[in-house]
Amino acid sequence: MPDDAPPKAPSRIQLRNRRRILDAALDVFAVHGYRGATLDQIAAAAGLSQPNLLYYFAGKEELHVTLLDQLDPSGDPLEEILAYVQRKLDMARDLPRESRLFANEILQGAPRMAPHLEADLKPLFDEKCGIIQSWIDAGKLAPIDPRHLIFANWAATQHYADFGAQIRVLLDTDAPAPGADPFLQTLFTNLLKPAGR
Amino acid sequence: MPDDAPPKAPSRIQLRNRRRILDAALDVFAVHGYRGATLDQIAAAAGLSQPNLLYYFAGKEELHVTLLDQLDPSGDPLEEILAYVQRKLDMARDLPRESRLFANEILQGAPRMAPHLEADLKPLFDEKCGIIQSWIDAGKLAPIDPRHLIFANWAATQHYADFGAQIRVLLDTDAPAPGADPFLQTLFTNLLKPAGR
DNA sequence: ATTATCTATAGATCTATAGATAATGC
DNA sequence: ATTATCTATAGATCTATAGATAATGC
Repeated sequence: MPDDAPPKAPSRIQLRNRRRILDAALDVFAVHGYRGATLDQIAAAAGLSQPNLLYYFAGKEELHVTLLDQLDPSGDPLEEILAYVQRKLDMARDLPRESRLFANEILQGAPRMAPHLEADLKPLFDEKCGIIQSWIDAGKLAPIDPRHLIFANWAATQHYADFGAQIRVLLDTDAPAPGADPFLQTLFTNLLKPAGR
Repeated sequence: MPDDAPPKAPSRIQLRNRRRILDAALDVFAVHGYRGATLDQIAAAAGLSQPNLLYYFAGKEELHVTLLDQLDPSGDPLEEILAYVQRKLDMARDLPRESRLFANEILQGAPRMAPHLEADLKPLFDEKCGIIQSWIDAGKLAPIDPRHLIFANWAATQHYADFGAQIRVLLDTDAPAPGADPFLQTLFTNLLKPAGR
């Protein structure tokens, strides 16, 4: 049994093109998801023809798997991976599909909703910021950036909806992720205490 | 100028089928995104043939727009909409594409990563929970569920990466979302204080 | 009569392969 | 010689339309 085919080292071009392709694929998959991404898009972004791309990777599936494998949770920079998750709360628990639809839209850069956001959400956001700031000025609240407080609140709400799949694995349950209400109450209650006491 | 075509009330079948179709579309778009979803999938989920679906909606685009319009941020249950967002931090700020790729995978129910999560991430998660619990037992930390503390941390990290598009609109800036480090430091510092003081 | 559904299919797009041609490295 | 790229295209899938047929509501 000869150990035929000593695994030749990849050429410089191999290395460069594979890297370029993976980089382009990351761009495209990240925006459009697996099924929405096309090999043409990826090849163009990598500066190659589509058949030439397939000279380096056997197919779309292999490209995607290669990228996901690089996100190995047991990999070296642990925090790099542990940082990949989110939430759900009241409404998010009851409307997970709406939450995901929205998340998908935002992941794509909000191509259709940006005007909507600007026109409708922005004023509400600014108003809320003002209210929170007035609480801070009155000493009722620790002095933190109101904008990021709101983002943190939203994030907490969204997380459990969008990342239900991951949370169910981590909590060892088939049931929908339990509401995190008690936790979040504690979280924001603590946060609301002025720094002094 | 006769006001021709008095807008006849939609039939019972119209109402039922349009509702079914939108419900099915919500399912499919939420999982696969706009480009990844197919009219066949949606029609099948709605219990109709694909051409019949197109009898009720002019095309894929119209279906999607109809759903997004229902997410009107100026709509009635304000919280229902305000709850639709998330975050970014250190690594997420520097690796937004990886973050989105992961988010897309999780949004689809982690079809390829679930085993990975179970085998690699779960043990780390359990270990971290144990450490946090020991802090609580030692009175160094407010008594909150360690699992949800970790989720909140992850959510904070992820949010700014995945929802950059929305955050940029709300913060009125073209630059990438500014790191929320100062805010999150305050957040978790406050959280770490035992309830007593 | 009007509304709803079906069959059939055109045309576009997408993945993947075959086979020829060009570039590179001994 | 080996490696890399190109042209051409088969076959699958997907959106959308045309036109016939069936079901429904006066």
